[in-house]
Amino acid sequence: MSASNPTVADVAERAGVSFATAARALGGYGHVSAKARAAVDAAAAELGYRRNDVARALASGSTRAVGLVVGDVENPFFATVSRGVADALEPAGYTLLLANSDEDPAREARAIEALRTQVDGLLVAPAASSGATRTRDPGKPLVLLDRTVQGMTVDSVTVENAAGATRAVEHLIAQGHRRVGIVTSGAGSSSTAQRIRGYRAALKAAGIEADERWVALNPEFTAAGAHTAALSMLSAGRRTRPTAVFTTDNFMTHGLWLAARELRLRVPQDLAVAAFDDVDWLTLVDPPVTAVVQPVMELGREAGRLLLRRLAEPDAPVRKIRLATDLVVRASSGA
Amino acid sequence: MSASNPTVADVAERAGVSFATAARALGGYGHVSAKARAAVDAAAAELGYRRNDVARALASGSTRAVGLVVGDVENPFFATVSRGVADALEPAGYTLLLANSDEDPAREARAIEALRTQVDGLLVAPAASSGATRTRDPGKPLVLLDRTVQGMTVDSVTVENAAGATRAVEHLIAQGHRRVGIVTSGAGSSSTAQRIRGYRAALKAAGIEADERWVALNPEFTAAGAHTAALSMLSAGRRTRPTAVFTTDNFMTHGLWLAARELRLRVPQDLAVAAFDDVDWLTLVDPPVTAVVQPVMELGREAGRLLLRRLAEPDAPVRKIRLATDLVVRASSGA
DNA sequence: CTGAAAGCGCTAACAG
DNA sequence: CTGTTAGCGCTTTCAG
Repeated sequence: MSASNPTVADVAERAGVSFATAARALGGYGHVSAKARAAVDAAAAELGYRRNDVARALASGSTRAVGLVVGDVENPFFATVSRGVADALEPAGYTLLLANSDEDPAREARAIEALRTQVDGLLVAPAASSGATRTRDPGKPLVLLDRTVQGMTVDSVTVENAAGATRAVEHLIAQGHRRVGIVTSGAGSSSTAQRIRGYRAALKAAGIEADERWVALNPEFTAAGAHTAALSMLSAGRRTRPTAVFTTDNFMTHGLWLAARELRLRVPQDLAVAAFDDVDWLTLVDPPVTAVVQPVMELGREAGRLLLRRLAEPDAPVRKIRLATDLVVRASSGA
Repeated sequence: MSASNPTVADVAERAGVSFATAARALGGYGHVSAKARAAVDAAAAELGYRRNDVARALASGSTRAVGLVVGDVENPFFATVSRGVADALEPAGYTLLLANSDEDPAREARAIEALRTQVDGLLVAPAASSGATRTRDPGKPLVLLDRTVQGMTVDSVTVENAAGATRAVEHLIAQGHRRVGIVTSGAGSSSTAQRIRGYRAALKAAGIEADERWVALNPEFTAAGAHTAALSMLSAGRRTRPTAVFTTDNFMTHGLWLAARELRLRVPQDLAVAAFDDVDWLTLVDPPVTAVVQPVMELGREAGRLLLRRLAEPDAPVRKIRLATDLVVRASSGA
């Protein structure tokens, strides 16, 4: 840390060229003769010049950074999504700013507010799909990720939640189950709401009347909450409790697994299981768990690409991409 | 989007005060009379003024953001660390910029270079502990996280890797095992190197001569690589292959688990297992896995706090915090 | 307590 | 191809 960092002016002086020429060579824009460029490069190297991105952002109006607001990076789903987003953005020279909303609309709003001027665009997985606190327009290009918001017509990338859920539940029904339960978080997010809808649709299509005692609802996205809710649902009498269960995300699956073990229910004999969202451990446990797999990495990449395109063409028509899911049948569902 | 965002000048005009007064009220610094403040606040609200953080950063020399460079956010360890860092920084008004190095020193260098001017300080989990490509000084406050770098005297937060590893291996030996193997990634990172050292120390203390056939080394931090390496190590004859294995991180544990199942080795009867780094699924599999648990969230929080302190007192003495680990014995080790 | 004015380091016209 | 010169929107002296 000798004197503070050299600036374009310092480099220009040392290279014996004008400020503008040095700026152009350093910034990589406009025309510069090979000779001048060489002189500038040499001077920059000697001085250890490193561009100040903050100044560049202020002058150019572009920060070359994008913000990502997720519910919780600790959720393996969002961890993989972030990775996908980073993969799409990095080659284009963008930096990723990350924030957690903790699935709380108020925190989400604060995160967006804090990021908005520091980025060229935002990617957000909205915590709530409707209501007074729903995601506000940050006044910059915005891409909704994994979930949508009622009444917002913006670019989005989601998966076929309802169809995936329906398929999983149909599969359970096809194994002979009638009392098919569900372990789910609150329906605040659009994706969870759709998965619940898909579950109900499958029951209805099979002529099964839904029973509220088959739904284990826990307000949060936590395994602990799911554990408790599942425990109470499965503690009902042998004759009434579900013989098969569908879970709406990996935390719910975790909680259910804990509950089933605690109650000494054998899977799939006493309880068949099918989960939404495939995570590593589903193939590590015994028996391995049947799951609706989502193209998670691709979801992140696609969202990143969508934002990149929007940044390039602000007036392009709104695109809503929906990715297909797949059902991977494993032993837990008894097939 | 009507006209572009209102600036301090717009607010000042509307409020009928000078530019400087409006700037002070809006920026929250200097003295402003209650009356002037009220006028400014009202004008700001009417106009929908939102501060431009980029301009503020350029003028003030502080971005109120910090960068975090991790090996891979998809690693649950780093996901939790990020969460801890965010928890420590957010209350102080800092934003988190995240980058993955993919455990590659060259990418790490690029990430640091890309972030350096956009942040007030950096937190990095260095990919390499030594060598030509080792972490360079970004010229800003830097805190090393989880791992250290030879010859760099900077703030750092790590865990007791060697001691934790030794304790796990001693535990395995105490169950009567002599041929204790290890599944590990390359020793590029200081933490892995220390865990390997801890393993060797335990063998030595027990008077066991280390055998290279007991080490399954895979270059990368991936479960797939660990799987292959573990498979080959465990495929040796009954008489020579390890009867117990220690894994150096959660990806290694994952790979080993896959290999053991594939070879139909019963745990702990045919193979006792003790892992470094406790992750969710270790208690979901059968049998649950004995593990060295690290205070991961605390590691992130502590690192965040350390950076905050350094930012406040640039000349404070260098602090190296080392957090204790704990061994949680479960069924996989046969105790 | 308030006002005027000088930058922060860079990009981007605009002339030459 | 090169140089000059305004700003970007804010913080921060320095006077008043």
